[in-house]
Amino acid sequence: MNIKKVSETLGLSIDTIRYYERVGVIPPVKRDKNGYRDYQTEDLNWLYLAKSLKRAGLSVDEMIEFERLSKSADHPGEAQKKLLQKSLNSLEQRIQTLEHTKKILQYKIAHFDTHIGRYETNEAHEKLWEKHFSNEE
Amino acid sequence: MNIKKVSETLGLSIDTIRYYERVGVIPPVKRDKNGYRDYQTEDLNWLYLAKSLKRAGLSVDEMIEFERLSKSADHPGEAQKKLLQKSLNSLEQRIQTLEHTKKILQYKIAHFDTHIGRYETNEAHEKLWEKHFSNEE
DNA sequence: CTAAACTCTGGAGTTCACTCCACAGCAATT
DNA sequence: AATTGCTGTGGAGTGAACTCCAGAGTTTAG
Repeated sequence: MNIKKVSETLGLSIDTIRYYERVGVIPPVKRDKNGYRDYQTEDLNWLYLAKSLKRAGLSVDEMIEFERLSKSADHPGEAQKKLLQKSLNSLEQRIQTLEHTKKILQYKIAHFDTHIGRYETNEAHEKLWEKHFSNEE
Repeated sequence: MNIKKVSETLGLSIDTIRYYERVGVIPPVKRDKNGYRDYQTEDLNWLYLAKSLKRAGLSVDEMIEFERLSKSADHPGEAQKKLLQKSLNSLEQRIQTLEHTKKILQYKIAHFDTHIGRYETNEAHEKLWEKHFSNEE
């Protein structure tokens, strides 16, 4: 599969796909006789995983580390599995944070009167503040 | 309240707080006789809201737009409420995406054997792909 | 057979959201 | 009184993650 098709299929820009290969987020892709990239199913899996990991909040550097682990001689699977598990944990944490943020927005929408910044200081609001202060990130 | 205290209380850096005021994410803050910022409860509310909106996925530009709306003459509350509602909607969408990503990670962790990239093409995996392709962002 | 459309590379440029800096005034501490 | 520490400003610098570009080869449509 050529890069244009991959781009359309996965919703990643051509530049991003090449960039990911260049920096090592995904392994090198097979080339045809002219040096054009020819993507295999495995490459699509890598790209799809990269997209998922990115959405999960991993940085490009972390994704590179993940790819690097797949090449390490000893227990490659284990190290990666750990990294995936770690990613999963922080993803769950992120979802929790967003759920909290959702509550705050719902509260703001419910208690909104003509002027922003003038929020009543009632019990529910206090609770949100409290929760906020105990909730470092 | 001085800026240092605000920074510690809200967990935003002093530079970020000043930056938010500079670009208009929050309205101008009252100054004392020396030109030092003196934060009122309302300012803290603004900053807290900014932090929440940011977590909800709004860009700085969108937050500036939100602040600007609070100054508009006609129906300021309505326009803002709409923006908050829009933010809430896309936040919910984002949470859904993350839940989906979570499923993918869980799947990867469960079906991981020694080498990355060699995923079995079984039914569950197919489903994830399917869902992926129908799930543009 | 030409033109348009696609591919390659290395490197430069862009955007976002800060973050840092230099210099200066005011405040608190020893 | 001097040192330390906080505050201010305008503007420059940073890091992440792309994104764009020039120049050159290749493939496809008319």
